[in-house]
Amino acid sequence: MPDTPSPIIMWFRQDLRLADNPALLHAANSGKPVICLYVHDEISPDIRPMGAAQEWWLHHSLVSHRKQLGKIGGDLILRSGAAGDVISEVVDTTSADAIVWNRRYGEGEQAVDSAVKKSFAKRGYEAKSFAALLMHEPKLLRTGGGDPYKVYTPFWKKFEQDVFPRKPVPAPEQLNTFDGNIGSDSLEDWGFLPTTPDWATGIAESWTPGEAAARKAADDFLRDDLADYDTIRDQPGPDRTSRLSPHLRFGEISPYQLFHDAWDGRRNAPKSARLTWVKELVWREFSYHLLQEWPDLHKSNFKPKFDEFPWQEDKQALRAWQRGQTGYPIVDAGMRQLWQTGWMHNRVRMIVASFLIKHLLIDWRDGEAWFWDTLVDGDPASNPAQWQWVAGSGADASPFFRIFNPIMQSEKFDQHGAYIKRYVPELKDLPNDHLPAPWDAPEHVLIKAGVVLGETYPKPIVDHKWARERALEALDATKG
DNA sequence: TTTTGAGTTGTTCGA
DNA sequence: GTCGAACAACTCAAA
Repeated sequence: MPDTPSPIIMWFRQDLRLADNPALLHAANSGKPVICLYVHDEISPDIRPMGAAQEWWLHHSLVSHRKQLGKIGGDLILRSGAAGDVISEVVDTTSADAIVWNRRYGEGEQAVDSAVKKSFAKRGYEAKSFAALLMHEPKLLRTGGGDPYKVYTPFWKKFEQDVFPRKPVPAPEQLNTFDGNIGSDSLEDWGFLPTTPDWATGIAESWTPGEAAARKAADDFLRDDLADYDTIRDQPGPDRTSRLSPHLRFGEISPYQLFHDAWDGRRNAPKSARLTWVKELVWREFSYHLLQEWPDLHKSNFKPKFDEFPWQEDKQALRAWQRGQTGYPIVDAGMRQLWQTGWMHNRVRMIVASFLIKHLLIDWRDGEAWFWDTLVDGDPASNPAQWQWVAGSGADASPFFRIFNPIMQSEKFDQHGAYIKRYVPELKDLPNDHLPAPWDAPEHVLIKAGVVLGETYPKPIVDHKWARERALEALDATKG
């Protein structure tokens, strides 16, 4: 009687896809029965619990992923607990003697992974990891002096020079699934979906999680929007950004796929547009590079001088910002888009972040935490890196005197008011030229538009000029 | 070691 | 309306 080979565990994490999944391909080609496993681990130390919007996405992404796996004969086992313990238990009950995964780069996550690797090595089992989340391996790109980069441009130059993203690998055609009995948690029991109130209806209308939807979103973007990406991506009204961030966040599509699809696959698009797009992908790499070197990126100022910054405790103002009730239409539109759809256009992210930090003097960590909880694309690296960039406390940060003027930004990037009208409907009858600053509109114009400031729409919670001067003064604390 | 040039996304002011 | 300079000084990365 021939021996049945021991199974191999394919441990899914931020790579919920079949295509360009080198760990999965390795498992599929190993000749062993494959156990596809996802572990929900918020117990191991230094792992940041996901925000609510991310949980919503993850729920649907897992449903979709299980379905995709089913098409090639696979299944998806769900478990929760400390990942190290869960895996040893699966090993004990199935006699698995190998495990594969695609690498991840958080502090706690890496500690878990290396512990698993060690315990496998101790038993003489195979534990193999692959690069798939990032196009570069953090800690490899270093300055001439051997230090990690703190400035994007030299990082980019080094990346361009040293990194040649491999071609995507194909999806396995068939999985030889382990047919022993392994218990799986019920996804519903993980409680990732809101019940009362169900705040996710707007999110569900805006997004389709899963690999197939990610592929379609990428194809649509590359076909329709890449060619003038470098000029039009800044306008939140037409919103012709890629909108791929949540798909990338959960690994429903890989940066390798996106890089090659754009760079080789869309040669007809102008080089400048393709380059801008690739540079955005490399910003993501840069953020992970920072996270790897400074694991408490979301907790500590990258520039320690900002520890002296006189942040204001202002619960009421924070709440007005979160709810989209600041009285600055472009800010409120952004915050409401976030709340309703789980996502915000990047230009507007900068405007609302600058407003919270510089107009309200509220700690960037409060803004980062709100984004983390409400964004479907909340990314452990990009989110804190960008918040610190706006605050001026971060790597390669915006200079302190760069304070966004929400009125001017609105005029410049939402010229026809399409974005504001979409998310701040109580102003929809105002003439376009009064949308950026309704408080400056003549009384009869407001009346005609049915706007009563302080009643149908808030008066501005701070005066721009005054707030700007206050911020510049406060920033003196970070000097010297 | 020292020097040099540069640094994602802006705003304001005065000519 | 449009243009250029000033905004302040610092840190980074490479020569």
